[in-house]
Amino acid sequence: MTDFMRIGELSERAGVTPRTVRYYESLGLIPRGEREGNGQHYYTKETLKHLRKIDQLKSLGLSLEEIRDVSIIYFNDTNDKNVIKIKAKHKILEILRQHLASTNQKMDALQEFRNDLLANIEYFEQLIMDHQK
Amino acid sequence: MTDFMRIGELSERAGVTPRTVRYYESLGLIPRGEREGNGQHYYTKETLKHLRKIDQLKSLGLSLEEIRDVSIIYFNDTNDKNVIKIKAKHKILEILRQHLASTNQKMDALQEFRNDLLANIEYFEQLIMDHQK
DNA sequence: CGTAAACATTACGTTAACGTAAACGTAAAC
DNA sequence: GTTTACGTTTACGTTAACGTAATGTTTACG
Repeated sequence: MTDFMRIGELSERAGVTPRTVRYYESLGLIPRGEREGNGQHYYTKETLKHLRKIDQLKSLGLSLEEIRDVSIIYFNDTNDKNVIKIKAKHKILEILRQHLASTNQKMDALQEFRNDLLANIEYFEQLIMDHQK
Repeated sequence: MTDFMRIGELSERAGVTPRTVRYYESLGLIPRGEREGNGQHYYTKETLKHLRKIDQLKSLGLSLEEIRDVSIIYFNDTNDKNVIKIKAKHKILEILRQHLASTNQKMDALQEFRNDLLANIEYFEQLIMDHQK
């Protein structure tokens, strides 16, 4: 198991371009791949997971900035969390709660949208059936 | 009940700017407000509903183009639908099914995200409690 | 009836999230 | 051991979804 990969493999397996990987690095969304003396950067499967999670959250309509808000959930381990100061913890909690609220709203809206889709799919299926006989 | 309003009232009640209304008109996302001889446009409550629905779908991560895809659900009445040709009906059905599939995926992802949020909110609440005693 | 507030139209500006090209070093394959 | 593919850095380009400013017209108000 070759646990290290270069940016080409990483980006391909994540379904993004190298440019996107570098862009996310520049935003601090993912850790910078370590270099080995030469100029090249090497990444692990962890980074791959991060990229996939980012893609998922993006599909939910979160901006990269919002993803950075909640990235503490996915991209910091427990050790790091203990280092966070008490004031920051309150701030984080507040942000998480805000995201929870908007997530709840989105779930409701999505449910409604899904019902609308289902109803209309049925409706158009019927229209086509009627046309065929 | 003054059923007609101008762009100022419409946009304010929809929580958008006049610019946004005109932009959506230019994309064919909402019907152009009718004019009364003079230059001004008048809108109905229907258009207000459309704007609110668009806003909701946008919050779900749909682009304006995707919203136009599914706008037949909200913005065409049954009469109009009967005018659509059979070939177009198949096309619409295909698009609706694609949106259903991605909506299902989003629901799952959203559910997962919500759980992550909840777990972390609990976790940070605990951290703060520990700190207080 | 004059004047301020609202509307219309046109056009250039802005931001997020990358794309793309250039110019150069590195690695892989033959 | 040299082509050929891959990586790095820098910088300008692009698209969606509007913002904003300018200029002229229309409406509302005292």
